[in-house]
This record gives sequence, C-alpha cells and structure tokens, in this order.
Amino acid sequence: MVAALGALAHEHRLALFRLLVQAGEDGMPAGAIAQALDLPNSSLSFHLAHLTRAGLIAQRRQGRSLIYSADYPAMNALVGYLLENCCGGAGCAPDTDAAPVRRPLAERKTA
Amino acid sequence: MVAALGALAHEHRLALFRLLVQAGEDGMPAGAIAQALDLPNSSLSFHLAHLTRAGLIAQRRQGRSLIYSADYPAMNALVGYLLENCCGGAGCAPDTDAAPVRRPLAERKTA
DNA sequence: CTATTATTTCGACAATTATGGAAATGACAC
DNA sequence: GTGTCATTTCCATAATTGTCGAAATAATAG
Repeated sequence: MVAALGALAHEHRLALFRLLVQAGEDGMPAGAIAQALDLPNSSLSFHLAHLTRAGLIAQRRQGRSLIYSADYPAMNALVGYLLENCCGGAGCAPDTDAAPVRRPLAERKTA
Repeated sequence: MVAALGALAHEHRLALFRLLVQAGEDGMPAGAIAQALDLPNSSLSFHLAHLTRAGLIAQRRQGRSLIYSADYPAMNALVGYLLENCCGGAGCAPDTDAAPVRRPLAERKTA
C-alpha cells in the first residue's frame, strides 16, 4: 500500500500512470511515453521501474519495444483500501458525489 | 493531489491517518497519538505537519492539547480523483467488487 | 557478424525527506 | 510572577529519492 501510494506521489509518475490508464489495455512503448511526457530516457526508465515495483503497471515486450500498461486491478485494490481507510466501513463524506459504493463489507483486514 | 498521495505514502503517516479516521470527528491529541504509535514527539510533530500541509488532517486547540482529526472531505476528494484516474470514466476493473460508482461524469478535468 | 533502434543500467551528484534530542513556545494553575 | 504539561521548532545527521549523460543490454535487419 505504502509502495503504491509512494509510486503515485510524484508529478511525473502520476502523469505517467494517467497516460497509461488513458492508453488502455494496449499500453504504450517506453519511447512514446518519453516523448509524450518529454522526459529523458533514463529518467523515464527510473519512474517506470518505480511504478512496476509497486505493481501498478505491467511490462511486456513487443519486438524491440517494451510496452507498459496500467494494472487496473492493482489500482482498484488501492482505491478499495483507501475507501475502507477513509470511511471505516460507513459512508464518510456526505457532501461529495463519490458514490455510495456498497462494498460487500467482507475483507476488513488491516491490509 | 501529489501532496496528498505523498503524505500518505509513509508507514508512520498512513498509520497515523488511519488512527485519526478511526478516532472520528473528535480526533486525538498529539500526545495520545505519539503514545499509540510509539513515536518520539518531534518525529510525530513532523508527520503531523506533513499531513496538515497536504490538507488531510485538521488541527484545533483544546486547552494545552492540540487535537488532530482526519479531514474526510479531503480524503474523499483524493479517492474521487483516483477513481476518475483509474477508470477514465468507465468501470475499470471488471474483476473487482469496487462498485459501479456512477459519478455525474461532469468535471472531467486534468485536476 | 555489423549496424541500428529501443530501452535499461551505471554512476555521480543535487535535493528532499526522515529521525530524535534539546531548546523554545503556549496554555494553564497557583 | 514561577512551575508544569503539551507540543512544536531547531539542529545536525542519516537515508532515500530524483536527475540525466554515457555506457551497456536486447532485439532485429541485412
């Protein structure tokens, strides 16, 4: 959890992750990401590794390119954890439209 | 956003925030938090300041004690942002029970 | 095998973040 | 005023994180 939060807690990496979420299951090759975000290759690689370590993105090879894509289940797990954390099980802030989100109210571990 | 994520991206601070969420609107005085988390005062103060700067917790004085409490709306905003970010508007992970969460699909800015 | 393209790893350095003891601040009681 | 309790700020120091050029690795084409 802390790792996932830490991975997203950086301007470049958050932008990077958002980009990959937009890109969908197909993902994007590192080069295209570097171009879109205007980052030097080595810096990008550092951030990609960081997000990968945190389990938020996945890597696969296609020819000479390495394609990165968002790991949606991992992100969902993170949001789920925060929801539990924020609300303690009940709906926490009545002034937001963040939805009822009735989760099965099982798995109430510390995570 | 990055600030909020960064604030939670630390073992002590995540535990601290969770503790305050549990404590509810009443919050807890710094001393009690330090005791619960077994942290030296100065370290705790550092982390409290960090979370406060990020807008995730609020401070109020009561006698000689400073009471800290979780800012639920702020947390909700964070989760809301991540939901948008994760799903891009649609339901993202079909294999999770993280709920449909039909948001008004307005405010689709970069945040 | 050589060349080319795509990307990562290495290395050095700058910047930020974390830690905790000691001193300072703020609030209250006497 | 003085004393005490609760907490923060200050300080030095350790540890981690971020940056990017240059060299290394990996895959493919010829």
